[in-house]
Amino acid sequence: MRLRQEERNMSKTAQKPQHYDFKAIEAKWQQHWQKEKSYKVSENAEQKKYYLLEMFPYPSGRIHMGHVRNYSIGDVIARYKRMQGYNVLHPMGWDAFGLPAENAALKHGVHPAQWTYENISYMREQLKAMGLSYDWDREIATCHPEYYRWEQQVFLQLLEKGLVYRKKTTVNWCDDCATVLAREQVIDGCCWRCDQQVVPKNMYGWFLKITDYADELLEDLDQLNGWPEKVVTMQRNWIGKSQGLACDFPVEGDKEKIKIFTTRPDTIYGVTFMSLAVEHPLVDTLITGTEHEEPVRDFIKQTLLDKQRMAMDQEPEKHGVFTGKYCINPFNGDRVPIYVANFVLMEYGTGAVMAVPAHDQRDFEFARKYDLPIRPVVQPEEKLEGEQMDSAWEGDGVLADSANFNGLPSAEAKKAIIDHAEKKGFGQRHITYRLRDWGISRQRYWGAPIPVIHCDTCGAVPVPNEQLPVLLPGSQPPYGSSAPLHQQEDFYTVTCPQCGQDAQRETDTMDTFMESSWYFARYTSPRADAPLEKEAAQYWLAVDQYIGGVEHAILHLLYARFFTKLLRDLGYLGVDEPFTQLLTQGMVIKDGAKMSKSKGNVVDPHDLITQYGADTVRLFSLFAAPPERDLEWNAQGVEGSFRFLNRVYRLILANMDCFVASDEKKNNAVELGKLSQGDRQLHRKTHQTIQRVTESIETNFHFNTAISGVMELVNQVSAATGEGGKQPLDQTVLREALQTILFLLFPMVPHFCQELWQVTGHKKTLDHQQWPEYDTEAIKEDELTIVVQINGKVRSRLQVAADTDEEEIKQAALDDERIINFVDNKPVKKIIVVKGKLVNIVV
RNA sequence: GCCCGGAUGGCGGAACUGGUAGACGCAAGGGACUUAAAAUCCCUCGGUUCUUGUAACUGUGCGAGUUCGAUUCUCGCUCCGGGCACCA
Repeated sequence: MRLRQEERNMSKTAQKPQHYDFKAIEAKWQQHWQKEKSYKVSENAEQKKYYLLEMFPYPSGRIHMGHVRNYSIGDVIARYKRMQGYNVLHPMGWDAFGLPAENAALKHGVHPAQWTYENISYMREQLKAMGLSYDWDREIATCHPEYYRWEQQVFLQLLEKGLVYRKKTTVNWCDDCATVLAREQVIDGCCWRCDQQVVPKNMYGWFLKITDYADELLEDLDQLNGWPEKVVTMQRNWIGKSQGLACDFPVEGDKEKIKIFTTRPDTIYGVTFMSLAVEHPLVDTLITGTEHEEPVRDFIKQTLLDKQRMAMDQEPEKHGVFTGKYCINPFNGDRVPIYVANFVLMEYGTGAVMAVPAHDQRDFEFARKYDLPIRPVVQPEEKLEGEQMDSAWEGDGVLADSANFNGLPSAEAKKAIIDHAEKKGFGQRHITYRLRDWGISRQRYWGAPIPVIHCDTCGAVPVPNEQLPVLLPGSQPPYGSSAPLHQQEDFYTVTCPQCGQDAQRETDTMDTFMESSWYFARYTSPRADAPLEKEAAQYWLAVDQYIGGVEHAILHLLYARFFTKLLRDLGYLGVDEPFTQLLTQGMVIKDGAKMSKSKGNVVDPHDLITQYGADTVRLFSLFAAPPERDLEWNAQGVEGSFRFLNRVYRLILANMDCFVASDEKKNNAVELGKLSQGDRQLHRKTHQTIQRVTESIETNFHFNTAISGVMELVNQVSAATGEGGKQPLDQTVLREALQTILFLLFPMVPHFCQELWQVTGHKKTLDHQQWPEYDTEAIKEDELTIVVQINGKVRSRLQVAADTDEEEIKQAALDDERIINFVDNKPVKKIIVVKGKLVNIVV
């Protein structure tokens, strides 16, 4: 392989170039686009807008294949929509806060800012080298004070509205990153970033009340028809709404009550014990000073240890211990023994579960283990007997042994039982979510400072607006400037804005997901002297098409939806949902595995662009697979795409005459009736290709089939103009075909097509051309192939004129020599004729 | 365990609403051009069988079913990928 390349390079210098000069062409047009600011846009009420956005990158140093794919897909859509006359907003920027910058600072002694901005400059050039049609005037970097100061302002507004609060809780702590993680950032018990095991830790932190929006976030999922079902489902499950009964079980001989939540109030007469989480606050008072104290404490200690040690993917065996106390089932007055159990979660519901072993599998296992009664109260068709059951019945049924509720079906019983509890005052209708409030405090340096000052007398005081932004220290990199903020005395030593006494600045920074939660809105007015300019936001939002990896299905996309609603309620924007249409693209893989340094299978886009040019790389990444699927990188396939472009290049140059010979204005003034057979065929293929490409893009962005369509057209033009010596083609038809090829390919390989467009004598750029439309008359075939089947098997094919009627086709099929042979005088039972397609003869 | 996807030639992938399976590309083989190579162009290319044909049979993960006809619809499996997971 290597040898072959060297050989080619040698011969290249010796003889005339064997490929088009992509280097010169791409540089030329990139400069042109930059100089002309070809893709700069502004609000224009006259024109329909289209906001296209790809997820912005983290400036890690260089772009990778995932970026190439993501941005190639986006650019095709942007350019396509532009040709259709839309005012297209297509911005780019940098998700620039984050841990790698801090690590680099420690390792190389550069300030994170310097490291980040250098990476940005380099990667910006790489993106430009791909010929992506961004409005670079709108570029933003989230680490820039002009970005994060507005985030700080929004934070303070949310604080004022009571949507931000501080609390001490058990947080997920990653030792390696030395920071707190949100629940969503913990994957299988490990840090999403470094894979280190997460440990619980008690500390203060700032939280955003996303749970206040849980219902809306859930309900508005129904609006998201343009999102993959999969992502919607993932979000729905993540929010995890359940409805049921919240109910108090008084502790026997005590004034304490145990609060429980259940989605199955219909089973409440089947309660035979109560399970508490080991962390439940009541446990202490229940056991202190009793004979059960010691065993229970031992159990709790052991369970907490196990929890930490246990691999998260394994379900530990159910254990528990009796507390010696009883509570009372308020419905029937039963004495219910209280246990502490290892499978009850403090984080969900109330940390206490009414146990109904007959109708809950976990309770069932627990009951069998500790010999507790099993009392079925919801009877399916086949009657259950407690002693004989070998698993819980979790389905619906009819109530039994449930006092006044006997005979009611589950669904009705649920309502009736809740009503009863509400009337009697020991319980009420209740909704619980799996979703937790979003902890946004990070103990990091390279993030947006949380704009709060802690004062001994005034408490947590917001930084006054006129003092924003709270800047990160060390815009020049002095020694040690990359240390977290709590190690930087001159940063945190301040006076209280309210009372003027000595106070301390908050040293936590915000989770970087904060920045990516609203950047799409900031793009609409990136230099505004406010978080957003309302008119601009009004005009451009929502994002019409958003493109990115499915790995952000929960984290980023949920937070962005949440922020949209926050900004709406603060009066900045007028939409409920940020992204109308979502495309989640697959990964780029090599040899069946994700590209990674450790696997040594990384392909660097930079090398490829140097070797083949950006257009080839773009073309291949669009051609090799439909966008939503994983893309297997194949070096030989890239070669194939390169060959194709060269073929088109030669084809156009070889047929330059038709551009001169035919009048541009008369372009499509082709009279179908007057065309020769060959001209008619090419004309038809041209229009069929327009239809195919347009529909591929419109329905599902399947550029792979769009490209193969154009390839077919190229093949047909080659065959018609080649040395095969076909009759000379009508110059207008030929010109139309070649022009169509350039139009259809332009969004995918823009430099290439633009160059040829100019070479063939056009002054206006392709950016300003209309996307072609197909002529419904021209695409009609005048001859069709009809398949003739006998008992569903293809036995012959007929060529017939398109307007042949069914009777004639049927007769022709029966008269066909091969068919006569096959039918062999057997009685014909039935003949099915499908118009324009086939005849099936059943014998 | 539960919920989503997916499985088609040597490979990436096509196939509208149930109607010609394998478009397009890659790889492979053969040929033309060339002193030679590169580049380019042409031909062949799912499998099996033979009587080498406009041939027969077979073939879309496996097994049933519906239908004149199933890659496509239904049911039951297998494998692969992704998500969630003691959620009361």
